[in-house]
This record gives sequence, C-alpha cells and structure tokens, in this order.
Amino acid sequence: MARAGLTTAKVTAVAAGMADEAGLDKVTVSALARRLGVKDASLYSHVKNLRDLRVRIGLLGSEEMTDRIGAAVAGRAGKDALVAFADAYRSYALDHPGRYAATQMRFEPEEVAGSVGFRRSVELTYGMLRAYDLAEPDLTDAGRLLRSTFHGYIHLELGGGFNHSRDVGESWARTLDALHQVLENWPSRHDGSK
Amino acid sequence: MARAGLTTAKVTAVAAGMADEAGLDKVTVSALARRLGVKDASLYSHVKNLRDLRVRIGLLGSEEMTDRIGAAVAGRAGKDALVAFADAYRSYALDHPGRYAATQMRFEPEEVAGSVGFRRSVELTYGMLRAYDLAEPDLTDAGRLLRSTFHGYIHLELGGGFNHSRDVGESWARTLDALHQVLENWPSRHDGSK
DNA sequence: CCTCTTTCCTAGGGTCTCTAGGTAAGAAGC
DNA sequence: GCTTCTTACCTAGAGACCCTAGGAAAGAGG
Repeated sequence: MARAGLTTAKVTAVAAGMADEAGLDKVTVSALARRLGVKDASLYSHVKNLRDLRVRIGLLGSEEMTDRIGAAVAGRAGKDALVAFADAYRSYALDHPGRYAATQMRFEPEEVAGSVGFRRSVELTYGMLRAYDLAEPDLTDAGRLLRSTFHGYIHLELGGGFNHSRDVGESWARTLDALHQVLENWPSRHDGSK
Repeated sequence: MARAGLTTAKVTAVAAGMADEAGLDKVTVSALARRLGVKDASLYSHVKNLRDLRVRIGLLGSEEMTDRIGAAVAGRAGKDALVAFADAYRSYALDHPGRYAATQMRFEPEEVAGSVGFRRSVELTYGMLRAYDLAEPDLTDAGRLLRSTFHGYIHLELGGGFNHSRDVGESWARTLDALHQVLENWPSRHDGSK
C-alpha cells in the first residue's frame, strides 16, 4: 500500500497545527494518526510517546517565537525594544495558542538540552534589559517580573479571564507603559517607602 | 456491604488533596475511586463527570483562597494591603498547587454562577486598589496588571521556570516593591515618554 | 415494619496509550 | 535487474480511563 512518507518533523508540524486549532490537550496520538490517515501505532516510530510529541511542539514553538522576537527587537533599545519584544511575544502566543501552551510545559533538563529556543529566549531578554542599566540581582528580578507579567497576561487573555468591558490591547499598552516606567526607576533595596 | 458514606463535598475534598499531591491532571475518576475504596462508576452519583470534579476543586480553591486573602488584607491599606494580598495569594498557591491550578481553568458562565469565590476575588482586588486613587479605565488596567503578574509569577515558580541562582522569595518582594511603585505613579495616557 | 431515597454495585461500550512482532515499499549496492 | 537493508506502516492485543444503564441493598422517615 502507498506510504504517507512521514517524518518526525512532518508529524510534529501537523500536531502543532492541531494544537493551535483545538488546544494542546486535544493533541493525542490517535487523533493525530486519524488526521494523517495512518494507524496510531505507526506514529510510535516517529515519536517516543505522547509527552515526546507535545515536547516537540513546545520546542518548535519556542524556536519560532524567539525568531519572531529576535527580528522585532533588532536595532531597537529602551522602550522601543521593550514594546517590540512584548508585542512579538503576545502576537505569537495569540497566533499560535497551542504551540505557546506547549512552550509552558514543565520540561526535563534532557528534553531542552539540544534546543536553541530557550537559550535564545534568555539572551534576548537580557539584551533588551541592557538599556535599563540594571546590575544583579536586580537584573534577574526585573527579568522575572517581565516574564511573569507577559506570561500571566497572555494566559489570562487566552483563557478568557478578562471581561469585555475594556479593550484588551489598550490594557496591554498601558501595562507596557507601566513596566517601562518601573524598569527606569527600579526600586533598590530598602527603597520601599510606603 | 458497608458503605463509605460519601457525599459530593467529601469526594471533592479528597480529590483536592490528590490534586495538591500529584497534580491536577492526575486527578481522574478511577484514581479517586481507587483511593476512596469504591468502584469508579459509583462516583458518578456524586459528580457529573471528570470536568465537573475538577471544576468543583477549582471552586473550592477559589473560596479558600479568597478567605485567606480577605483575612490578610483586613484593616490594611496601601502597600501594606498590596503585600498582604500578594503574599496570601502566593502562599495559598504554593500550599495548594493542585487547587490553585484548578482555579485557573476556563470556566463556563453557568459553572461559576453560584460560587462566591470569584466574585469575592474581584471585590478584594478593587478594595485593595482603592488606596491608590485610580479612576477607570486605569483601575481595570491596573487590576489586570496585578492579576497577570501574580498569576504569571506563581505559574513560573510552580513550573520550575526560575533557576536557583536567586532566592525566589526575594525576587517576589522586589516585584511587589515594583508594583507598588507603579501603582502610585500610574502612567496616564500619552504619558509614555521614552 | 414498610416505603423511599440514595449509595454503591455489576456489566459493558467506547476512547486512548503503548508494545511486540510482522509485511512491504523504496533506497543502496552489486 | 537482482539482492539486501532500512524503515514506514501494519495487525493484534494489553491496560487505563470515562461514562451509561440498570439493579441491589443500606439507612432514613413514615
């Protein structure tokens, strides 16, 4: 009988599409096999197991996402870079919710070992923060604040956690204003006056 | 044969304990039945289906969490209230990761209709923000920023997303300093100077 | 003591993950 | 053009899980 000619990369790409359309939890081996016109057992020659499949979606997503962010921040600094970074981050997550969800899995060290996406993500964040002239440990704290806020905002937005009384994009813009301001005036230790 | 004497509340409580120990995704009808010493089909008289079970864990979590936050912010205002709110939020999530995860599900309107937890959560947030003297739509934007940052931080912390080079509690304290500062000097529209 | 409610049961169908072992398609070497 | 080797794909089947239908018995209320 005619072969489909699948490879691990093709399988992952189709799975990523399914994740974006139906949600990451709807990406199952059997549903994927159904879409590919193949028996589910056949996929186990391309992918170790279900977790492996989802991890691959996450690694793919992290690489695509850092590509987009890298292109957006190129040649920018300060607030320009912050906004470019944040908008690229958010637009990728909204364009590819399933892939984005997969990037937020709890990865084992060996799973991310060979991947460039996550390493680049750290580099890009620190590069963007360079203009704000922070030293450690403030740099780490500021990076954690940014990651938390970006991820939390997108997670709530994708999860329908915001009501519709206020434009979500407007709120996002004001959030970035706020983050920029706090990065410029980072509160040093014992500065926390009431 | 002797009955276990289960009720929907008891079943939910045990399921919540399982969620905290093993993760929300490990809460299954059959695993729960196993722990309760009962056949899985028996649980369907107490709970509609698996989703219903997890929703109940989420509603329980949101009530417990708002109780804790409410007690923490009572009689406080300004930065005191912000820190009390945030610390109560974080401590609950770290103490009960499974219940917390369940509060972050995508709920249908009818699922949260009869619950007090989520309504109280909104009230508590706006009450805490009162001292910062913001008007709409800044109030909504600030509320979204706080929820995003709190949730994002806890999500990353629980997911092991922070490396161990810097104390997580210290970073959290600085994050709260930063949020307090930005709430006190909320950037009004067209204030976003570079 | 009888009746009604409700907790729990058995039986069974359907979906899904994953393994073991086999077949054939297509590429590589002669 | 034939053999050989790799590998994409298969069938068969075990085990876990979700959920429904219908029945039995425990315990509460009359």
